[in-house]
Amino acid sequence: MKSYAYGRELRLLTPEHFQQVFNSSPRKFACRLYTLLICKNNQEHPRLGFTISKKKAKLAVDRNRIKRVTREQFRLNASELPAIDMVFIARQGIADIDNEQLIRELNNTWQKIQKFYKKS
RNA sequence: AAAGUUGGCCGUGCAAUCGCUGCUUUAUCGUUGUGUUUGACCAUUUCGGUGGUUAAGCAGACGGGUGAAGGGGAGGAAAGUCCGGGCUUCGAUGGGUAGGGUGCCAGAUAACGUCUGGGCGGCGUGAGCCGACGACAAGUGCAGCAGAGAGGAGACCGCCUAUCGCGUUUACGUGAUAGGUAAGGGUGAAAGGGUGCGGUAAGAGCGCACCGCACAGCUGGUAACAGUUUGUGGCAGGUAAACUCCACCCGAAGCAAGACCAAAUAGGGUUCCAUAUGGCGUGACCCGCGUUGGAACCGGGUAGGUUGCUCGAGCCUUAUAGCAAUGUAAGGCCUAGACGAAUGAUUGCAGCUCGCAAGAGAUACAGAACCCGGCUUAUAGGCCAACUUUCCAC
Repeated sequence: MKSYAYGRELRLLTPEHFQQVFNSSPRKFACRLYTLLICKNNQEHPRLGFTISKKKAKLAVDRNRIKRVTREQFRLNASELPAIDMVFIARQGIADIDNEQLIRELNNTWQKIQKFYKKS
C-alpha cells in the first residue's frame, strides 16, 4: 500500500538543512522553469524545500501556487523517490505558467531522478 | 425607455477522491517526564519526622507518540504601511527648550489627518461633486519678461499753465525750458475701487449721489456665517504646501514588543575597603539622573521550548434617542491562529456571456502573520434602493 501522506518530516525546516544541501556539492536537475539541487540524506525518505524569491514571482499568490502544486506532485511521487534532500529554486518566468504545464514538467523531472539513481 | 448621480451588497455554488493544519470526542502505545506506594543510601533531628539521591511496582488525572470519527480553516481590499488607538517595554512616564502634526464651525468617537451635519467659495441644466478654507491691517521676505512706474508708486506719449523763441498784426499754430496732472493711450497675470454729476488751467474721493469694500453697531444663529432703510472711513494689491503669528494636539520604540522554563558565555546584586570641583553613560538638547577601582559572598538567561495568540472599542436581530455620524437596552452567536509558515489539487454537475442548436468563450484584483478604527490604491462580472435630466404614451 502506497502512502500519500505529506508530514513535516518530508520538508526541509531550518536554515541548517538548506545549508547542508548547498554545501554538499549537490547534483543539479534543471529545466526552463526551475532548478533542483539534490544530495543524499541519512533519512528513510526524501525531503523537499523551496527557494522562491520575490524577484522571480512578484505576487504572494503566485509563490503560494507554485509551492502548492510542486508539493502536491512531490507528495504523489515521494514513495518512488530515493532518500534524498531536494531544494527547489524558481527561475524567471515561472509565475506566467499554468498548473498543467508545471505538473507535466515536474513528472519529467521525477522520472529523470529515478533513472539516475537506479543506475548508480 | 435612455443617459446619469449617490448609497449599500455580492464577488462562484454543490458533490466525490487524495492531502495539509488547529479544535472536540475517543481508541491505543511508551514509562524518559508527572503523580503515588514501598525499599535502600546520605544529610539533619526536639528521635515523631523532614529534605535529597536512587531502584522496583502501580496509575493514566496532566504532558508526549500513533490512529479513528465529527466539526472549523483567507479578503473586500488580507495590499500600500499613510494616519489613529488598544497592548507591551524603556534613563524606573520629572521640569524647560527644540522639533513634529492639525487648521471654516458644531457634533460623533477609545482616538484620528476619519465620519456626520452646517457655513463659505468654485463646477454642473440637475440629482450632486470638488476645496490644507485661520491670520499678509503684527513683523520680515519673495515676484521672470515687458513697462516711465510693481507698493503709501509712477510723467514715455498725451492734457494744462508760465517763460523764452519762431510763423503771422492779435487770436491761433509750433519748438525749447520749468512746473501741474493719474481723465485718455501704451506695457503687463496684476497699474492703488466702479459709474455719473459737480469742480478745475487741465485734472484728481477734491466734493456729492448710487453701487462695491472695510470697521463698528443692531437682528438671526451654539458657532462658522448671513442680513441690515443704522453709523463711521475715501478705500492701505498678491503670496503663509515663504519665514512667521495665533489656537489645539503630540515622550519613544515596537509582538523580532514583552513574560515564563531553560544547555553555553561574559556582564549583574549585597557587604567591606578605597574615593575624585575628575571621567563615563544617557534612544533630539539642557537641567537633572545614574555609574565608576579592589576583595568576599550570592545569584545569572543566548540556542531551543512554552506563552503573548485570539472573546474582541466582536458579529447578527429587534427596540429606542438623534436630521445624521453614532449612542443605549434586550435577545442570540463564537467565526483561521500558522511560524521554511496550513487554508490545496483533480474530476463531474450547476451558474454567467454569445448562439435556434451542436458548441464556443469568460471567471477580475489578489494570500492572514498581535488586534482593532480609518484613509489610499487595484478590481472581470453582477444585484438592490433613492434621486436627476431628456424622450415617448396616457
